[in-house]
Amino acid sequence: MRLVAAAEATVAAHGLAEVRARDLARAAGCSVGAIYGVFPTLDALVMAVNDRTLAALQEALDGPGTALPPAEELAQFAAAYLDFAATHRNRWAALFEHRLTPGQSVTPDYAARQVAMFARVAGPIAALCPALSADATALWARTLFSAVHGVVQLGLEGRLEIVPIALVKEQLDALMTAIASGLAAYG
Amino acid sequence: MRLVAAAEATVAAHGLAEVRARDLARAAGCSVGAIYGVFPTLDALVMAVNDRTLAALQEALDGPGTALPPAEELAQFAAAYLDFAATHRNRWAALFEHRLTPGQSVTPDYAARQVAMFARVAGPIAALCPALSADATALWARTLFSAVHGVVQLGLEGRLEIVPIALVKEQLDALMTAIASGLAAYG
DNA sequence: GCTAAATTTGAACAGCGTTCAGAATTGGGC
DNA sequence: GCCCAATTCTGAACGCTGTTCAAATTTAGC
Repeated sequence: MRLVAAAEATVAAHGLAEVRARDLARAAGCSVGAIYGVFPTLDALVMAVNDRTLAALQEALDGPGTALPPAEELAQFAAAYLDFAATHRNRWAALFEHRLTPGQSVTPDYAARQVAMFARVAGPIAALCPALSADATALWARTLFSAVHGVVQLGLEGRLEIVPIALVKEQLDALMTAIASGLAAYG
Repeated sequence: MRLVAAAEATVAAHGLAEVRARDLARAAGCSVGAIYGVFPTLDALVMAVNDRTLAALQEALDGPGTALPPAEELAQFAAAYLDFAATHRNRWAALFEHRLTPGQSVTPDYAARQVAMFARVAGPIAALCPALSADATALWARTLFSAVHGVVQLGLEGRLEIVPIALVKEQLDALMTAIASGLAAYG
């Protein structure tokens, strides 16, 4: 799909806000109207781009293998998330900048990948705290993922000063260590 | 400033995306051009709205007094943040939906309030872990704030299923407990 | 080779933020 | 009270956006 590739390239190079129908048509070598023969709306095209980004993110997070102490696995996970966000900043940012219209929801692919990413951190959590029920473990997985996301987001987008990436990594390591310690103490 | 009030009302009622120059002018009883005699751009008006929202958020977070065990104070802080975000969802969301143009930065007021909010959580952190240096405490404050923000954001905006607010509160309580426990263990 | 169906086109439309020549208002000197 | 300069306000107009759709073009079947 040349359109998705062109949109992805624009997002990567200049951010989501620079994606324009006429520019996309020119880059993909078709007319503006042709876009709407493939996607019902530009938002749908952006969602396709975001699907690909989420797939790449999932792959990047699956990379650091298991066979590590659970606490270190969590730290690796957080580091991998930070690294992906920093390396593909515009594409990563597009995942959250893009507000979907109130009517419709996210693609099934997107939802499945998000669930899989939550599950990715459930393993180490269960290892750290076997006393947790499956539901509680899943909830913790979501919590940990969200916390990591929050630290990376506020760290990278830095509404006031820019936080150096190395410092964000330190924050994440400290956070993962503290959570792992707290979880281990709990059960 | 009737314009800011009108914009704030629109944000609160329908979200940031529904803020329009012509509608604002009608609501404020002036012409569209008059807006640009007060603000250089609509973005600047939105920033004024966000300044007010951040002030309200700061006030809401300062509410729960001290004189609590540090771990509970952190939990209260997180609960207050969640409550504010849930109660003033659109205004709170506008704080993060609004991307400032690459050229300019945030208002001094905004920056000062954000720093003050970080400092707000530094107290309990220092109490939990006196071994930390001032810099490390400040960094932890930012980390904790960011983590809470992440949990609230992914919990409330719920790109897939909607997480009940009570569940988000549970997540935050567990997270604050774990972090407090981990911090206390550290020093 | 012809025709009907499917596809592609890009000018046109509605709505957006922003501008700016002109209308309206203000204010001070007499 | 009157006049003119200075200021303020106005809203039609501009350039941009996503989206549409009648017409042109291409495809496919016989």
